[in-house]
Amino acid sequence: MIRVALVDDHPVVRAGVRALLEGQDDLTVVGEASDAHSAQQLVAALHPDVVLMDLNLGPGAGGAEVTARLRALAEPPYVLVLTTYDTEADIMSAIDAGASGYLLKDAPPEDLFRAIRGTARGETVLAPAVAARLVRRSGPTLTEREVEILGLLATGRSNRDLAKKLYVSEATIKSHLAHIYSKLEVDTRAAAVARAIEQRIIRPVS
Amino acid sequence: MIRVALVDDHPVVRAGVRALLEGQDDLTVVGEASDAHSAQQLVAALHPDVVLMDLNLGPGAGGAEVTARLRALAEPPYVLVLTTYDTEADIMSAIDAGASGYLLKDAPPEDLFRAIRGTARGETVLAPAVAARLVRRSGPTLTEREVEILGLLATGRSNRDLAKKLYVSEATIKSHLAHIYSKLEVDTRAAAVARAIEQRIIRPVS
DNA sequence: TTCCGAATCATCCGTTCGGCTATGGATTGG
DNA sequence: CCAATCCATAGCCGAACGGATGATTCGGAA
Repeated sequence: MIRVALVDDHPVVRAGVRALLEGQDDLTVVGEASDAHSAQQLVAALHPDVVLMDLNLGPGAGGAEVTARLRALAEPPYVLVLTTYDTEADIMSAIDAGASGYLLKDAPPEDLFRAIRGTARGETVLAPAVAARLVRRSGPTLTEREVEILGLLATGRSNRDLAKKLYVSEATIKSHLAHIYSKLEVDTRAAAVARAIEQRIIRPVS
Repeated sequence: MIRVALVDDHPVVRAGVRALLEGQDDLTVVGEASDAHSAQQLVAALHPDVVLMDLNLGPGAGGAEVTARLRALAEPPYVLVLTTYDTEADIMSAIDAGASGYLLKDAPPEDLFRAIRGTARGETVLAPAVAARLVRRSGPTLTEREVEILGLLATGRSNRDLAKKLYVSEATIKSHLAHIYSKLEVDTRAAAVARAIEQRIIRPVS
């Protein structure tokens, strides 16, 4: 019997996963949490085999940090990320925080079951859409600094503002922008922002 | 007994709502649909009292159109929109497509139950967050054209491109932009895009 | 150790943008 | 019918932007 814990701030989703898992006789939900803090208590108390983790836990700590902390426990559970909309950075940070898999919430139930069982066996499971995104990222890879600048770009700041904010000269900003443009194959800041959002490099909402 | 139909493309959400409603003895789920087409067949066949409608039905027809078509039936069901992320335009179009209410998916189950019961009685139910957004929209109201231009702005096009695309002169574009800037209280196109996305005037993903 | 990428800074130059001000036609609603 | 609103257009001007090019420093990989 695979013991599963749910961490998600949407009651509807929790109820849905629970209902779906109840139909599988080798899977059982041993507990639910809706925020970062109670998630840790839950796991420490119940030692589930697999934690289904949403990355958007509303305000407060993100799912990636929680994942890292859970994986740092004495008997760490496998963590399977189950989410909807996330940036590339989110995915990567979740994975190298120790997540064993990444599923999208619109996945059919069978995929979910398969993923949980695979995760419980220690396998790494990625949703096809996610895997594809990680693979096709073969081409342009933005540096950390460039992503940072993109994020600020999306707030509509001018080059001068960016320079002040990052304590560098305007020339440096323009240099970074030129690199960003060439990597994203655009030639204006607005287009860069749009591309970055579309490709999940940055998130739209602050 | 209030007969409810679910329209949502996420199996997890459907299962969740179904599980939650099963705990209420005056509510019953009579059917589910995951796309626009089957939603109409479902409603025509089962005549539910209330339809819980997601607005993001993946590719294809949006929930607003489906709502309009359901409301145009002989014995139209009440439609309660249950969704997560939507633009102002989405909300408005859903409402004047005949939706009786608008709930966010992270609402606690009790709110969901209350909303369904109220809707079944013909009441109009708005999530506090939604209502607030509609109310505080007292200040700047963008015209249709302005929203259209904002949408194109978010694709990173230049004024000249916009002019060509809309078959107007560049002067006209600049005029619209000036109006947009003043209404959104920004002074660059990138900032306008960011604001528009943040305020749910346009959606980030194409 | 050599080489490369990232980050920083710089200058020049043409293009675009944004602010300002103003006008006219069309539609809608008191 | 007249006011209001939306849409469209125009010119001017300074500021900001984007392209091209090149240089330096620093750290890690080969």
